[in-house]
Amino acid sequence: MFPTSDTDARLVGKLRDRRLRVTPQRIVIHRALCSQARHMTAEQVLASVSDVLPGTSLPTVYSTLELLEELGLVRRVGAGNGAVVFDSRVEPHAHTVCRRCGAIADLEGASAPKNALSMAAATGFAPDHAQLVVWGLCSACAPRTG
Amino acid sequence: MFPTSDTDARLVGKLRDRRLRVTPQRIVIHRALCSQARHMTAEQVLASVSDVLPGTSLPTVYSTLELLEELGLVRRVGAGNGAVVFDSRVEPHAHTVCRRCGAIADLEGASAPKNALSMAAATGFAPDHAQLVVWGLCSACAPRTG
DNA sequence: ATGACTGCAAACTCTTTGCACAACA
DNA sequence: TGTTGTGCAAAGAGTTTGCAGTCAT
Repeated sequence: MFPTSDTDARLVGKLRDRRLRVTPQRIVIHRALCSQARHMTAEQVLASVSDVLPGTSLPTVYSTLELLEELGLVRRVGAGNGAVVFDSRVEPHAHTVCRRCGAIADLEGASAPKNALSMAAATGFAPDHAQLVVWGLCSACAPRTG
Repeated sequence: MFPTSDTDARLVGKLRDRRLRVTPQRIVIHRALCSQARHMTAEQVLASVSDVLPGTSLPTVYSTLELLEELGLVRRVGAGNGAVVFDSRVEPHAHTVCRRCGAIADLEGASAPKNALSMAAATGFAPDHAQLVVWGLCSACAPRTG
């Protein structure tokens, strides 16, 4: 399989560096995360991948997501309510999570996460990532609630 | 059972306001969260409570924690790795989470979470809580890793 | 050719649910 | 005394593990 985009090339490069195999599943799962609306659950990744690669299994999705996280191509985001999604935007940033519909969106302009890294470092902690989550009601859900 | 401290009085007051019953389990679980090292898992709460009230069950712990959260006396904190802890400090604040030992600590001085609330509000989102998590290695674990 | 990766099925953990007994108000 | 809350046991969801066959290198 040839890389058909920068996205693929980045993954293939990282896999080759580590002497790991370039499999269709890895390519397709990575594409799904980069091209679709990000913030996908494992189930959503499977559904998206299954269109292209029927027969792909959930354990493979999980193990591939874990691998992609190790390669620094994906981040695991805990929404706090137990829901876990995977995000191909890897730099520290902020999310809003709707308590009613569960929607997860990026919150732009919050410099907080990056600042927090240096604050944490000042306490003797060795930070490698930070994430800010804001809970509440999204603009679609807020009007219909008391 | 009489309130023996401000902590108890606050819980009892909130329960009475809602016409809910004041039970030993609720008192003891609330005390555990307020007096012990905070950031306890449900299992840790049960262990702590069992010393005082043997026979207390895990389902009761969960349902009580859910109630305390509704009453605004406790916050559920998702560490992102799947671990969930409960925190009796309820205002928005930041945590550090050690990837090696799992230790969770407060990160003081990060004004980020509060700022994020107003940023989110500006986008049409109706925020009610924010939480910042910094992952990395704590000062105890950092030295022994490459 | 050979060793890593995938798919299937089952196990595992954590949390929630249903029902009968106990206890708060 | 009448409900509400608790405890027990079992169910449920999501994720992980083990093993045999397949496929990338």
